[in-house]
Amino acid sequence: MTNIMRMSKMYAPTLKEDPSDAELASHRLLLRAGMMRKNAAGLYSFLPLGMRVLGKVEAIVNEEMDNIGAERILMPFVQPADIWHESGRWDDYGPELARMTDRHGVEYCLGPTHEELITSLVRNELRSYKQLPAYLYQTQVKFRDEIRPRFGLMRSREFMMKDGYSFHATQESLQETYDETSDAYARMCDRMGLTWRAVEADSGQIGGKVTTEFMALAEYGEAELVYCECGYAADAEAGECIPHPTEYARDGMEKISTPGIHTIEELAGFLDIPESSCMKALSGKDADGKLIVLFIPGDHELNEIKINREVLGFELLTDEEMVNHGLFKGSMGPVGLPEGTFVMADRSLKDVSQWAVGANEEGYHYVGARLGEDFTVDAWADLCTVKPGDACPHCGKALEGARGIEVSQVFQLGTKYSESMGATFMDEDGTEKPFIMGCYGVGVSRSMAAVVEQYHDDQGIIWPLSVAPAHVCVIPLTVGDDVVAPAAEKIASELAERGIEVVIDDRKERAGVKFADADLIGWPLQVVVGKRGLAEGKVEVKLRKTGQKRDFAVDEVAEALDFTEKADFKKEAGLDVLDELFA
RNA sequence: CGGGACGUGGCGCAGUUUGGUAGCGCGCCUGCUUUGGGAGCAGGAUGUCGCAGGUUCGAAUCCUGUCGUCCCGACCA
Repeated sequence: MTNIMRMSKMYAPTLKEDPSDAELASHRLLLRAGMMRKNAAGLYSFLPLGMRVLGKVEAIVNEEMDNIGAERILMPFVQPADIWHESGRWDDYGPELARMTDRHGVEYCLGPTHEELITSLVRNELRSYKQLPAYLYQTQVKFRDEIRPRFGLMRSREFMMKDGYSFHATQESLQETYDETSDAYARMCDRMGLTWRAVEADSGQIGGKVTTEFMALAEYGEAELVYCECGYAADAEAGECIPHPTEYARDGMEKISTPGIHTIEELAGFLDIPESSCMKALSGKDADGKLIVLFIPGDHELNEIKINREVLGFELLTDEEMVNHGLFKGSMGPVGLPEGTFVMADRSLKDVSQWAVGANEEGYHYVGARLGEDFTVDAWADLCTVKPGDACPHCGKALEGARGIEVSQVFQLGTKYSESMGATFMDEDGTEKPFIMGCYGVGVSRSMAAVVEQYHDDQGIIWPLSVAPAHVCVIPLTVGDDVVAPAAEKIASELAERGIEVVIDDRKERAGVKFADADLIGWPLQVVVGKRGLAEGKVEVKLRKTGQKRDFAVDEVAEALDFTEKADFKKEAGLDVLDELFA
């Protein structure tokens, strides 16, 4: 059991210089530390060190899944096209779904997710409510042909994902599993040491209504989120938006000349009023081509997801289409629109009785246009993308903004797949019903990148103990001698015997090289064994997290560093267990 | 898909404007010296300059095409 890793034997090619095509810390450092290599855009190999970390993350995920009663399986990466036709996603998923044809001309796709596969797997043999709920999961490679892969593991085309699927007879049962899984996901984040938020989200291409995303907070995260001190948090793309439009009150509607004014910014500057007092107009059409004009507060943006929820098949008009409808780009308003135009506005504007808007005439705007008198609105809806400063939907306080990395997500799918794919069971009352399903994903390789984003400094990575490729690196400053090398070996063995994961840097390298690599790779602890210290019976221990150093007696160092009794990696990331040693 | 940039030994780059047949740093190999924060000296190996055409006496350099990679954007009036 006393397995000691040896740097002299390890394939861990570190780089002294930053790779030219990496920008984010996680991307740069995982490459530099010899943990992974790029093979093509969005495709990476995991080298031994990276594989160890990935294995740690996966083990945490598997443990938490097993603990809530999910059972591990493995489904094929390549999936038959027919089941995707059944669900309708062969056409709906778009070019992200990589398709292929075998030698017989039969079509397949590379699995981007496995709702269809699991549903087809289970539908013939899960037949009775007595067998429910059922909960299966797997961890495997997924492929999504991203428009633009970037940031290393953060948005790669091939990636490691844990995907779980549950089948239920009742909504209550689904809710129970959904809640248990959410708790498990929270524990996973905690055990990896991540600072995270659970946020309200959109279900995107997976489908379903109820969904929560788990976001690791990160300055360079791809997702924007808003949160409140009351505990509310939401993905900015999906969160409820309550803007604060301000009124620019006039005595009545007045047409003013606004030469060359087209944008909200220009209009607000021209009138010397805030952007939130101007109404932004957007023209679009529904699936039948019917003209729809939208109004939103000038300081907000239209949310594509929300408008598509309100108006099926909504598309903004092209410049040409606008001209054909007699509309003026940059001067649109609710007064004097073409006959039959459907007018929709953000519900926050309901309380604004006078609007500053375009006059549907090049170079003119209206101020003080009166809602209900000068114009009417046909429908009100939540149309905007939420942003910091908007009101919290729970408590009304101003929302804070942050960026994050979506590491996992839980969905209540309902019967979307079971219905379209005919996956039913016999219920207690003797009738056939479609399964009520949930699905739950964890970005395993992305989580690894998220940890690096949160734990690094100028020198390299700083792994939390729970996911570190090894806990301690023993660094003999000389090798092949009679004093330092044996002493280092002995310490390494003593640590390993205590159940601590040890790597020994037994390469014939100079001290500086070993120190630099140890910092770069990010072992939580370094034990430096040199003849200078040994002469006094001491070795130096460095805590990577803080850079603190402390001398320990050679005979006592293994016992002193033994955190195995203190740290419980079933619950925590082991971030603080060693602090007292260096206090 | 639109815009921008870049492809030169294993890695990071210069050379391209003004064509003359390739250079620097790191790494690698050999030897000696060194050895507590990326060593020094000496010697050495490694490149059809992404690929394919073209112009020219002559192309890394100019032209055309093509492939790859990175960055920004993709309907925010």
